[in-house]
Amino acid sequence: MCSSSLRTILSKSNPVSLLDSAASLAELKQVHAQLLVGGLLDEPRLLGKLVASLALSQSDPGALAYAEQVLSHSRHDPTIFAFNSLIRAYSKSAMPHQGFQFYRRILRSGHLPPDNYTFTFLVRSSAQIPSVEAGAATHGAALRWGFGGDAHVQSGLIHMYAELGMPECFRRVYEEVKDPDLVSQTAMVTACARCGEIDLARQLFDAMPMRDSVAWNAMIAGYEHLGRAREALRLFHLMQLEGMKVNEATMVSVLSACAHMGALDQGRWAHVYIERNRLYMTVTLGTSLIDMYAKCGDMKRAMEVFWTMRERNIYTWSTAMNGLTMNGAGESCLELFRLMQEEGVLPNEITFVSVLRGCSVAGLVEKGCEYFDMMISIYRLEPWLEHYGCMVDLYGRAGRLDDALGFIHAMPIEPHVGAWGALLSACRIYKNTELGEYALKKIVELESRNDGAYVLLSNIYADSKNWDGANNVRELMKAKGVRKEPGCSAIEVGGEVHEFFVGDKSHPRYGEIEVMLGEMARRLRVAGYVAKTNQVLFDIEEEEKEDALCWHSEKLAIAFGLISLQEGVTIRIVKNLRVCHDCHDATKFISKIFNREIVCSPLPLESPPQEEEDSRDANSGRWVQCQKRPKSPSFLVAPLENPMASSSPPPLPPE
DNA sequence: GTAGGGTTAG
Repeated sequence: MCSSSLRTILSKSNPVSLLDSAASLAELKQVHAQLLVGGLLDEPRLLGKLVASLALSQSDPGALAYAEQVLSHSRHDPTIFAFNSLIRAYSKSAMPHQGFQFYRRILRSGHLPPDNYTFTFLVRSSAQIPSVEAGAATHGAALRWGFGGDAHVQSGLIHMYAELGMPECFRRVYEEVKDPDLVSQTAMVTACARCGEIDLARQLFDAMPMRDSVAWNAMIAGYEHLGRAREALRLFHLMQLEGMKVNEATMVSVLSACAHMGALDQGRWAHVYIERNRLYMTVTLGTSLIDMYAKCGDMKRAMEVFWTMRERNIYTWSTAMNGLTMNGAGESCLELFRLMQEEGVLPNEITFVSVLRGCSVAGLVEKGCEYFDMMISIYRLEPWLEHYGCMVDLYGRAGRLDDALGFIHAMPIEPHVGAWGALLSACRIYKNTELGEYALKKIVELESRNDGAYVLLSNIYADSKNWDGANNVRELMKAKGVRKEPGCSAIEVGGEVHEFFVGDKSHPRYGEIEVMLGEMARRLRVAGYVAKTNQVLFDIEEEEKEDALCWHSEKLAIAFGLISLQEGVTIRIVKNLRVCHDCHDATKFISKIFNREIVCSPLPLESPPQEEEDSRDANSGRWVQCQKRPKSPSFLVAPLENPMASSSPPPLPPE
């Protein structure tokens, strides 16, 4: 067939629609070949369209590189549209900086001025990197080329400066916006929230003459990111009252808020809401669901969601793996990692944090070492401080304190508080006072006001009944003005989260709670439970110690759960500090005695671990301390004994 | 023919 007749056929079949309908890289390559043979690539518009179709094709990661080749080999100068398409594609990719080489080529061409689109995409790239140098250069160039007043460029700049943590800069940009509209106002709400100015963000939000779903989502997410989960949920409620359309992004923030509060009922409600409103179950939304269930201690449901998802990305796998380790199921986490590898999903640094923690939780030291090596040599990932902390924890928990210390000394980077904290934590478990003192010294050098570290060391002294040592630590804390974070347990009842602090009598139903506490103590005694009082920090009478243990925040929350939740409903507690040994054991007993499933929900295992060491009475000066973390994998304190326990209560509306 | 604001894991 001569090329002229092919050209006729191609022109008749409309090359643009051919490009639009090509779904895969292979099909795009075919169209490319046809255009080439037909001589149609001499047409700048068609060349641009081909480059754009390839660059923005999501089907194949190689398509973008192919787009670049097409552009490089073209006999004619590409249009600005073609260049913009490449910059745009890179701005959305994992290599946003690559877009700048095309900007340089645009300038080198000498006759092709960049336009408003060019700068919009470059601004997005700078925000993605994120780089102050690139950002400032892009902003400067946009001003020089006369696009500083472009609305798209400006809102992009607001977003970019927020990413770079430069509030003065985004404020200045916003001041220069001629007529702030919905988009630039929303960008400001997000920017303020991101830089911690949440109240200012709310003022801006309240003052907006018009608000769409994106604006609402921005405000809700702003609260959520700053840990103000209750306000996020309150705003979500308001959003519904205003008849605003809720979408996937809204629900992702809502689920995140439920996860942070450990509010399983509200999380379940959100799940039902998603299904009833037929919101599209995107990978992101599914992943948020898994995270919510995992952080609320319902790992079974989390895995149900995981297995029913049609698509899973690295976030999905890492979230599930993290949930399993958080819930004490280290071996399951490693099993999931194996499946992930089988499916050809490439792990990243965050995945390996879960893998190493999984090994730590499961006590698999050698395996952990293998994974650490694998991460570097096979996956070519540079270990982060977190990974080193995990390794110290891995050795430490297994009682290999010398190896843990050796590992710290061999670290190629300066050991951080996390690494020393993991060592200190291990010293606590294995009662090594000397090494514990050394670890604390190192921690204090790095961070003089680390309350968790002081508490750990005083607990180590207490283990050996060294009251002088414990006292000294306490005096030292006083002298340095270091205050221990108080233990706080939360329980959700009737869609509302109730918080209890140590020795907290402020709850409206405290009278009933106190009665139940007495009942719990009585039945525990009858059942033969002996409180772990040998570890109590100060030398007080046995009976008093036992009494003091009753006041731990988790016990208060359990008592409240027992009086306020229907029989058969699981009692779920979320705690800020690690559950103490006595409470862990007592909870097992209580679960049996009261025939209740009790789940004490984990917080992510942190390095250094924050350990409970409660004050019975803030003024009495008598401390009751608690012991090492529960042995894995028993974070699910009680087994499912009650068949009613798995039937979920009807979903409740938030608030 | 392209564009600006909101969403996931440690």
